[in-house]
Parts: sequence; structure tokens; C-alpha cells
Amino acid sequence: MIERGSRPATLVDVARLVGVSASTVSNVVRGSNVVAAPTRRRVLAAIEELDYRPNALARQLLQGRATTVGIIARDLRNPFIAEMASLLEREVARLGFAAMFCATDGDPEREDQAIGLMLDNRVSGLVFLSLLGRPSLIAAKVGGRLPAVFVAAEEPWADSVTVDEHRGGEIVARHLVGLGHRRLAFLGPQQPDRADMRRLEGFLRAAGDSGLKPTVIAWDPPDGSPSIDGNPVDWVEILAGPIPATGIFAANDFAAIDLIDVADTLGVHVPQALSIVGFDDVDMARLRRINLTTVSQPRDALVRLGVEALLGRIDGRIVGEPRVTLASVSLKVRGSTAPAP
Amino acid sequence: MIERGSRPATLVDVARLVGVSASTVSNVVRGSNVVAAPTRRRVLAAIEELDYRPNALARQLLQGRATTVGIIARDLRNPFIAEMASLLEREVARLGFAAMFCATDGDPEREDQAIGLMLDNRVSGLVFLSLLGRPSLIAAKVGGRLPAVFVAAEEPWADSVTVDEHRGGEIVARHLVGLGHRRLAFLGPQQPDRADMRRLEGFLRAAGDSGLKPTVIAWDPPDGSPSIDGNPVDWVEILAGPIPATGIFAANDFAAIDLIDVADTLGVHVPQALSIVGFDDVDMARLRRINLTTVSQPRDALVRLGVEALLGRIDGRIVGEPRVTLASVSLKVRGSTAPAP
DNA sequence: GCATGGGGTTGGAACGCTGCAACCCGCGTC
DNA sequence: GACGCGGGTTGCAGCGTTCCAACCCCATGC
Repeated sequence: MIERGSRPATLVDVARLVGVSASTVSNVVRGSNVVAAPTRRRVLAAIEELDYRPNALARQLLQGRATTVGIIARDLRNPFIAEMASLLEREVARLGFAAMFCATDGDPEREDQAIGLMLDNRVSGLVFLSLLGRPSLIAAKVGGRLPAVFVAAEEPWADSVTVDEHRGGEIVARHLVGLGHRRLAFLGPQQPDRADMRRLEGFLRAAGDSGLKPTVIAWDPPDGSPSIDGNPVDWVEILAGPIPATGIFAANDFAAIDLIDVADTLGVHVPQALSIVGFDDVDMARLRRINLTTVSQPRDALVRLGVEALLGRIDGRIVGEPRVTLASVSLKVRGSTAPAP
Repeated sequence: MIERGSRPATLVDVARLVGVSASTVSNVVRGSNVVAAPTRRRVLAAIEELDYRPNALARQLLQGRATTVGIIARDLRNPFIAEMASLLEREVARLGFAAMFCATDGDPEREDQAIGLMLDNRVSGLVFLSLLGRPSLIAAKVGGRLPAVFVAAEEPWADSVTVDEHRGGEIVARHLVGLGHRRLAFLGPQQPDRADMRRLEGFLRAAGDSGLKPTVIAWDPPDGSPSIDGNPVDWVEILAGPIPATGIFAANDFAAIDLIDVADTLGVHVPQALSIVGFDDVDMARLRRINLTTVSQPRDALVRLGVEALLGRIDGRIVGEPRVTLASVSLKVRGSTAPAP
């Protein structure tokens, strides 16, 4: 390792070297145009020589807030969230913000701690990415202190950018019904968040229009065991059993893909005996081995709109009541769905 | 949205409310035990009342560095990296550090910018996660200014925590040779990093011991087209041939899974006609539909050791020459490999 | 010759906190 | 009664910036 330099050069070090005041150096650094060209040149040379980098902490202390946004996500192991987090980071970086990141894994304690950390570090704003958790608690901590936006999620007390989840659910139901399925099921997490609920509502609604009443299964892949109305059930019952669903809508691709795996294990053929639809359209859904019919979310748009909303709040361009921005969804029909057996 | 409070309370606000000096409040906040119990109680009450949170920026300015570590990763779309990033964040958070995050997607410009941002924000240390890029440039910017550690990667000028890549490559070769394969190939990115090279070396070495000379294919999935020695080739040539490889070692699971997809498209049966081995053992490798034979890396250990090394450098417990810590690998034999046809 | 103006530069206060030296005060000691 | 002691508290300097008012100086105008 190259030996650790002493302490980094400061603005006054540069000023001393050039024989000019700190203010002048500051003006050069910030690109103010009041500095005479020759002076500017000499300052720049000194900056180069001393390898000076402005101390963002000092600057941020003065402004009262950091040029940083916090991104709080649920679980980076879900590829959809990982992809979104990556896009988010890129977008805020493009606009000159640093990204402070935290994954909570749905643990309220970590969530709490993460928000505290970001608050202390005076981030300019907070992005909640597909966040489960106890919304009221988050609201209590963040509410009003800081601009916040929910992306791919929704909360009444803050701006949200999300897709029309309800319509997504409807589309799926209609697709399955159109294929002749009469025994439908919805597969969601044990603790569904608002988005999950919306998807379910749309699904139930459209299914209801065709006189169907889907079964609702709760499951946290890959390790949890499934339950209906809080009562544990066996996969065999659901897939081959007395509740033989032939069309299942999983609340997200992550779960859908694990469901396919369960079906494979039990020898239930997808899509011949069982049709499965996901939600998100993660990268891997396109693989021929997975080939998942799913509802596609416009990732880029969600991220762009989310960051736009957040920055609008940060610089005060947007004020007033929280807004919900909806992006549209589309069904990507692939090979995991087929006419009912 | 709950209405935005004015400016957040400061230490002196608390002090004034209690009728005590700022120093005393500071002592309470930092948990110093010099404060008399009754005073402490009153101060704590005031902190509660004013909803005071210490300004981390001010504290960090004073200490000369932030309680933050930067994580610079290549690409969050690779599940292995996403999983590692998540673990890294959790580990540094556990130790009281905030995580500043940046994904570079291999773009040197973004890399540069990211390092600059972190330098300016006076992070305590930097973790490079499986980073491609121009090592010399990074070294020039970071070298010596800041503690840095490479995780799942290796650089001569900084601490590294990685697996025995060479041995990983060997194991794969022996596995394939043991299955009777004689026509081997290695599939790596256009711009292999050090880890990729090591895997290749081990693979070539062990293959050489059996008198075999694998073909080296460069490919960036999923969009790039493959090449050998810089000359574009067609997948058909490779998989069905005039260069009919029957056993291919992909430098990582991400590529291996896409390779399986290519084989599926071309109607080449895996593993009957073609055996494929990956590297990383990402979560999805276990899915029956993928069922990838792969070299498993001990994620938890890599992260733990990496953070340990970094913190050691940060607080000066570790000094001197850069160290390389190796974790061991193991082959997970699954269904993507079979005896040579 | 004096006021006016404006480009260029500077000094100093402020941001919110920490660390240190100084201080105060009641108590025990000689 | 002077002194030392030590627990508890305070004042102040300083961290590296930015921002603003003030300033200097030279050119211009009448």
C-alpha cells in the first residue's frame, strides 16, 4: 500500500501557497466568475499541486444538509429490487447526489436504525424502495422532517411513484380466464404490503366479474410453508390436492420462480397442468428455462419519476399534498401460461 | 404530508432549554459519565421534547472523517454482486458505519466520479466489490489516501479478500475431465479482471495436466457476440461445431446461466450434449430448471473478512504491506454436468 | 480635482459540534 | 484558616467551508 499521506490539503493551504485569500480560492473552486483569469490559473495550479479536494462535510454543514439521498430498500436478493436500486443510484448520481444505501430485509429494527442514520447524516431526501415494514412508524420518524418518496410502493403521507397495481391484477385475471382457467389462486407474502394488496384486489375484482373466487395463499419463498387464511397447507393440496388451482398469480417474479420450482419438484407440469403468472418482469424471466408470463413494470420510468418527485420536494419546486404518480403496466405473455387442462 | 418543521433543533437549543451549557449536553449525548445523574435526566428530557438529533456532519467535520464507508461495485444486476453488496452493507451497519454506495457498470468515468464523491465526503474507507475497471487509475486516485479493500477481487496495492480462484479453476477442470470431457472451453468477459484470469489459469493448468488445451471464448452476456482470440465466432460453431466443446467453464454464474439459455435456443441439450459449470453459486443456481454445477464462494466469510480488514486499517490496528486473505471454494455438483457424450 | 463606478479581492462571522483548560464550590485535612 | 482535592460544569477555540459586506484601486466623467 502506498504510504498514507498526512492530512489532506485544505482551502487555506491552497490560499497560502498562492498568496491569496481563502475566499478567492473558494470562489475558484465553486466556479464563480468574479475571479480574474490570471489569479484563477494560479489557484488551479496550486490545487493541482497540493492535490486539494474540497471537504464536502464542511460545505454540507454550512448548507444545513448533505448532497446525499438515502435509499432504503427491502431486500437486495430480489432481483427486481436490486435492479431498481442500481437504476436509482445511477439517477441520483447523475444529478450530483451521493447515494446512501440501506437494506432492511423487512426488519423493523434495522429500518429504524437506517432512518436514524440517514437523518443524522442530514440527507436531502429519502427514497423508499418497495418497502415492507410498519408504515406508521416510518411516518412518525420521517414525516415532515424530510422529503420522501416511495418508489414501487405507496404510502398516503408521502409522494409515491408506482404502477397501476390494480390494473395489473385485472390483466392477469383476464388472461387466465381467457385461457379457460376456473380455479384461480393468488400467492402473496405473509405480510402483504399495499402494492400486494392492490394486485390482489384487481385480481379478485376481474375474477369476480367472471364469477370466480380465487384462493389466497400466503407464502414467503423459498423457506416458509404456505398457508390459507392462516392455516398451513401442503403444496400437494394446492397443486394436485383438493384445491387444485390451475392458474396461480404470484405477487412477484421472485415468488413465481420459486413456485415454478415447487411445481417442478412435485412433478406438476407448467404450463400444461398449471399456469403461473408473475409480476415485475425481472431480467431472468425471459430465460427459456423460466419463460415466465408476467406483468412488466417500467423500471426506468419509475426511477426517473421518483427521483424527479423527490428533487422537486427538495428544492421546493413541488409543495403541498402528497401525490401519487402512476405508470402503466403491460402483460408479457410467455410460456408459463397455457389453456386450462 | 405532515408539514415540514422549521430547522432541526441543535445542541445549544437543548442547552438553552435546560439552562445548562452546550458542553454538558454534548457530554450527555456522547454518553460520557462525568455528568451528574439529575442533570443528565433533565437533558435527556429536553432532547426528547425538542426531538433533537445530533448533526453527524458537524461531528464528522471535527473528526476529519465521516463514519461512512464507500462501497463501489460493478453491476448490481449480477445476483452474486447484489447479494454481496447487501451483506456488506449489513456488516458495516452493524459496526456503526453508514454505507455510501455506487455501481459503476464497468464505466471508468462513473468509477472515477464515484471515487471522487467518496473522497470528498471523507469516507473512512472504501470497499471495492468485484470491480472491473482500470486498476492503475483507481490506485492513482485512492492509493494511500484512504484504507481500501478489494472483496471478491484482488489488487496488489490494497488488501484483498478473495477465494482461491486458481484452485476453483482446477477443480472445475478435474470435474469435467473426470466425466470424460476432452474438448473444453473457458468462457470469460471481453475484459477479464484478475479473478477471471486466475480462474482461467487454474483451469488451463489442470486441463494441461491431462493433456488438454481448452479454447478460450470471450463473451459479455446477454447482448455481446462471442469471440475467440479477438475473432468473432458463432455460437453454432462452438456448440455444434467445428469447435464442438463438450464441457464449458463459465467465469461466473451470470454468464453460465445465459450460456444455458443460448444452448437451449440452439437445441443443444444440457447436460447430455454439453456440460456447463459456473462460478459463484448464486441463489438461483439451485433452481431445478437451472440446476447449475458451480463453484461456491463463501459469501459470509468474504464479507466478514473484508470488513474486518478494512476496519483494521481504519483504526490503525493493521499496518504495513497489503495482505491477501484467501477463503476456500467448493464444487457444488448439480445437473448441468454429465459424462461426455 | 473630486465624485462615481465597478472589477477584483479580502476579512470575518457563521454552520453545529468536540476537546481541553479553566473554573467553581463544598468538603476533608493539617 | 489556608490548602488541596475532585466531581461537576463552563467557555472558548477550532474543524473547513460559504457568504456577505467592506474595501482597494484604477478608470471614467464632469
